[in-house]
Amino acid sequence: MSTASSVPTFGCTCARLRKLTRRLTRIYDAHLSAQAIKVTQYSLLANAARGERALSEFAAELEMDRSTLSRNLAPLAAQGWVSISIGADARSRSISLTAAGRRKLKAALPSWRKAQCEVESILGTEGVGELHRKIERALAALPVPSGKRA
Amino acid sequence: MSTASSVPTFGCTCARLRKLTRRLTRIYDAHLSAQAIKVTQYSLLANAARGERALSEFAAELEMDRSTLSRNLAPLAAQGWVSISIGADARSRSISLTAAGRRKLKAALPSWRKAQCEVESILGTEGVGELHRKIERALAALPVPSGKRA
DNA sequence: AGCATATGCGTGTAATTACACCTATGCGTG
DNA sequence: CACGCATAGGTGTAATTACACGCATATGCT
Repeated sequence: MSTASSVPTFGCTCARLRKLTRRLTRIYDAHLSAQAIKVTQYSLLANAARGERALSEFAAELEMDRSTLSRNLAPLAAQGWVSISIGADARSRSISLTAAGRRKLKAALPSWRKAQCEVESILGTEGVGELHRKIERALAALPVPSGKRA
Repeated sequence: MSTASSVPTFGCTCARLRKLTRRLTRIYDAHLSAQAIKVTQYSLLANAARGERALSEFAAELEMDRSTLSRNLAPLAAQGWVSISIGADARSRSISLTAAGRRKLKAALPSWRKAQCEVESILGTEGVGELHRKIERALAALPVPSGKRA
């Protein structure tokens, strides 16, 4: 039935998740340190590679605060990997991956691959698959940050 | 068979996990904002309530860098919720929850409970249970930060 | 006792994260 | 066209996170 009672059945889901995130992030970052970038940055590059978009759209897809994304993109822009230009609407910023960014992404792929494979080998392909399914299911059910802040 | 191949079967597990963490954290933080604290701080208080310990032990349990924990405890100490005293070994810091900290933890419990119940009601008790199992399994299998940095 | 090493923390630095608030720009209506 | 509101970002502030390095203390060996 999985009826929601007024008393929690489990410990803090958020705390457990954060702990796992810390561990995973350390693994990926360790591998990516060979390329002097972090998983978060690798993800940003990989996402930027999906096409030029306004900052807001980009942030919405990642479900990240615009200011967060703006700040996280800054070091990547400083390295010349992404370009932040003024869009048609003079208020908006258009984010795109530069040629150097594409090269960097390509160069970092093997390191990311190693990290991902390490995780898959430790947890097993099955284990990772189930974890992904749980994550996707949760993402599909949980309320999105609503896009707009009232 | 779940054999680990040299090519990843899935997308970036870390990125997906981080996204879910962002969403969950927002939900908990929204509820806990009534108490002017964040989930991370609530977790710290709850963990501190388990007994007085040296900073290192505390950090090891949370698998958090000592410097991270040190900095995260600072605002809690500033509020008088935790005490950071010098241990038997003059180099070590002994962390303990103060009486005010216990009161704060008690006062914040209902807010945390609401957040946890909201998550359980959205994902279903079953769903959260399965998610927890996957998380615990992953935590059990993945390498711990080794405690010591060589 | 004295010195080398090991251990426990703090600081510097930097990125990740988000909220509240401000600025600039765009748009619609009178 | 001008006023008012809505929208896109940026800034201030603050917490979370971790690594490298440095300082102080403890410990072990001679």
